[in-house]
Amino acid sequence: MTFPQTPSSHPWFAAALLNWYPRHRRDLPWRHTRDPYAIWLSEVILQQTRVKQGLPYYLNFITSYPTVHELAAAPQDEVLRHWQGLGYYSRARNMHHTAQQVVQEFGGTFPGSYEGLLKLRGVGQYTAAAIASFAYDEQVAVLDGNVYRVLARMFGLTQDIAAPASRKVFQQLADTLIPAAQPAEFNQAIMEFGAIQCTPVKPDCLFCPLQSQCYAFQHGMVQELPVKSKAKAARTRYFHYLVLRHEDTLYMRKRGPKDIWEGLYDFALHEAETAELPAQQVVDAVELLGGRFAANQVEEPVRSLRHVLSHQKVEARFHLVQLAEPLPPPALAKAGLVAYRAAAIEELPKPVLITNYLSKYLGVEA
DNA sequence: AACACGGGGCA
DNA sequence: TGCCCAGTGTT
Repeated sequence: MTFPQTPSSHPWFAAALLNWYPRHRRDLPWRHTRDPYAIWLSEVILQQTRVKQGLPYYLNFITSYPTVHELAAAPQDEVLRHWQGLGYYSRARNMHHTAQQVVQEFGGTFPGSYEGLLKLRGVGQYTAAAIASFAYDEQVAVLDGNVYRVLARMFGLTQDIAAPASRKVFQQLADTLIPAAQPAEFNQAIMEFGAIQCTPVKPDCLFCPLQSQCYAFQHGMVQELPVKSKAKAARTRYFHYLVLRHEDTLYMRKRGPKDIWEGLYDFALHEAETAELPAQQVVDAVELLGGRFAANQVEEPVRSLRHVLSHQKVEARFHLVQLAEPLPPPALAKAGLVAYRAAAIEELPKPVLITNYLSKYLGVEA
């Protein structure tokens, strides 16, 4: 295989993109502002997230928290609740932390440069470059999945984009391509080009203005580029939820660190090696919590839901138990459980798995 | 360098 | 149903 030489500069590339962009760009709300807060908000939401999915979340956040001050002052549960369903919840926790830092340390003003932005929690190289260019016109090239794909195809780069070591090759190329005159427009353009024209699957090469310059198209390698190693297979986990109900209340628990869904609420959980759990174990667990059954047994049928994440498959069973009386407070405290009425449960931030169970089987919405 | 961390779009 | 997407922080 032949490799193209690493270019020192390709002025035609920026020129072509900057010609394409204004005629194809989507009208998105964060493209009407230079406010670093709004841009930061949109970029954090858009990390690992498609515009169509992130847009309603952005509108909700910017309305609920018009400035960094409102976001900083909000309770964490409320922020996570707004984030519910968007996934990668560390983004929301880090965003909240950063809002408080910006208010407390910088008086509500975001750092004014790429290097300063990079120090914020949840702001890495991509997001710092995006904010610095969009808000401050700093000449720093963004490198996101779209940029990787566009550059790999256009310039025939065969490095594995999943390998961290490949980053510098792409970054160096992007750095040579970004024009001093319009860095923000260029960054927007190359990402939008990747999202609309040079898409991951079935790129629109037929009507591509860069077709004649594209290494992949000219060499019949569009399907092969970018090169990307496969992620390892997801493991399966078996969750046995103890859904303890007393009249109108359910007992729920805020999830802790070092696992999925940190900061979100679910039920008392026993993780097992198998999908099945002997009914007696459920009874034992209830009695260990000092619970007294109202009905004589776990409600049948035991409901099951499957939930797929990037690196895990969760097979969850929900063992619903009606209690004759509230659980004793000491046992509650020890198990980290808190009683919530249905109306309060709706307001808690919850994983989609739990939301699905509540709405499907207990008639609790949201 | 490898891994963990969600959820939705699409064929 | 199975494949695709790909920033940041932690280990």
